[in-house]
Amino acid sequence: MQQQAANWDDAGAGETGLPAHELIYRRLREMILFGDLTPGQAVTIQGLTAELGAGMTPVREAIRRLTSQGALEFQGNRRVSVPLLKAGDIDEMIVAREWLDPYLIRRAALAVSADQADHLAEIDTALDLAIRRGDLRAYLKGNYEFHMMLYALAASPLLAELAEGLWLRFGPSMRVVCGLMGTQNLPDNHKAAIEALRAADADAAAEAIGRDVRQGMEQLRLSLEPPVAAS
Amino acid sequence: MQQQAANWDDAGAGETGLPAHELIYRRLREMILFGDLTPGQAVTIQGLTAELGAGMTPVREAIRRLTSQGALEFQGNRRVSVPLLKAGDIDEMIVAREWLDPYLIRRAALAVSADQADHLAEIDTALDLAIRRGDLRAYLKGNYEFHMMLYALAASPLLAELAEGLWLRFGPSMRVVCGLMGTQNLPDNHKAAIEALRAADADAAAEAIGRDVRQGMEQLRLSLEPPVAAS
DNA sequence: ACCTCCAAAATATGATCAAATATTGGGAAG
DNA sequence: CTTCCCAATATTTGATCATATTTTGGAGGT
Repeated sequence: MQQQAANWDDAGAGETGLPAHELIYRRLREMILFGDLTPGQAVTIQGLTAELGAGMTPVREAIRRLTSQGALEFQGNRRVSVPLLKAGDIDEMIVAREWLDPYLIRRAALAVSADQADHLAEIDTALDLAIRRGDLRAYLKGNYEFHMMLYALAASPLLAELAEGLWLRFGPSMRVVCGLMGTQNLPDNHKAAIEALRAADADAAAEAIGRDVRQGMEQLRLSLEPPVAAS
Repeated sequence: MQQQAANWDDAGAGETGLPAHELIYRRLREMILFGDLTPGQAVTIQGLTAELGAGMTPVREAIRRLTSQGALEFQGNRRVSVPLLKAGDIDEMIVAREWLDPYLIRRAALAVSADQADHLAEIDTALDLAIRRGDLRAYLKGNYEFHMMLYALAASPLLAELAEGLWLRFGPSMRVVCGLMGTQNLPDNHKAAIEALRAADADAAAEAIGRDVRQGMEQLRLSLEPPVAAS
């Protein structure tokens, strides 16, 4: 897990002005969203301080934030780990996303500008490219970006936040699934969604995004179901 | 899997075994839920360490958790405060709760036992008493407890968590509203909900809780709308 | 009204203590 | 003589604190 390139302390190159705990948080968040951490993996404070080259207080705070969002799990005895999803968890996520995502895109459909639709299309093109390249991480990032932009367009910060929070929960598993299934036969409902947005057709947009959610989540569930088979 | 029975040895009277940051978190959470903190109020780390007699690290972690849940707000420059709700925020909460609460009580209606319904009725009775006494805090706690039990009965931990999270956001404002309006004319849809649960009538239960949500939230919104009036 | 300086508050570190897990060594049973 | 289990110990990891450093917001002077 050693990747840790730059020590950002010197030289004033990447000075962001953001506090360390915020940076650590964002970094950890990405690691979770895009599958650098695998489901079930233990997350230790001291391990992260070493790996990320930070003090323990910022790491600690980042971990607290993520646990309170369900991205990490308090494993009883003071240990923290990446949650292992059960079928029931996926079911609940499906219910939540099947309601939230269409609701949000309906609102987006009423407000979206041509420029914004173009930007969505750009993201989606990059996403297709990532699929063709077989670049899993780029695919995950692109897909995330696409949906986050949809959420943002809805101008419903609270509901968007709820929807975003769900991605943190299935991020690690999603990586595993796509790793197994490959990125080949990912149907694209994105194009249909973009067209619907361009036409300001809320129903069609909701329909397209509903399919997208259902297919993605269903794929997730199937990959977790088969704990049968062997004795 | 060593469950390691306790020698929780010596030294302590009210030892709970929970880490300080957890205790602080719960305490702060209650302060927010039941209106000990008012909307807009600044929350300082050092203020809390003094007030709660704790070190800063645990306080810090508790604050991070609460901000990531929307119970506190990161006021730009390192300051944290209790959020001031705007009308739009309330609108979103209404949308969210009008979907979540009925969904959850429908599930509860399928699973609730007679004993559990009795317990709900007990909570509701205590709640009525608090209203008659004009005990605002007891009312808020009772109402919270009632709804949390409904959420728990639904056996949908994830969705219940989302619903619970919303209470943290409107807790402080709710206190203000009830302080203004008084606790007198609070219609009770709770009794209707309990009866519907007893009859395993999901539709009626959803209807009752929908009314409850709508009335409560609407009251909230009305109290925040009137920033007009004066010229 | 603007600028300087100061106090208060937040950030971040490392040390220290406590708890939990991993390890290993001895003894009893086969 | 080997194997397995238990207990004592070692090591890893988490929790908390005291402290140093940096930033912010405002007071007071020009």
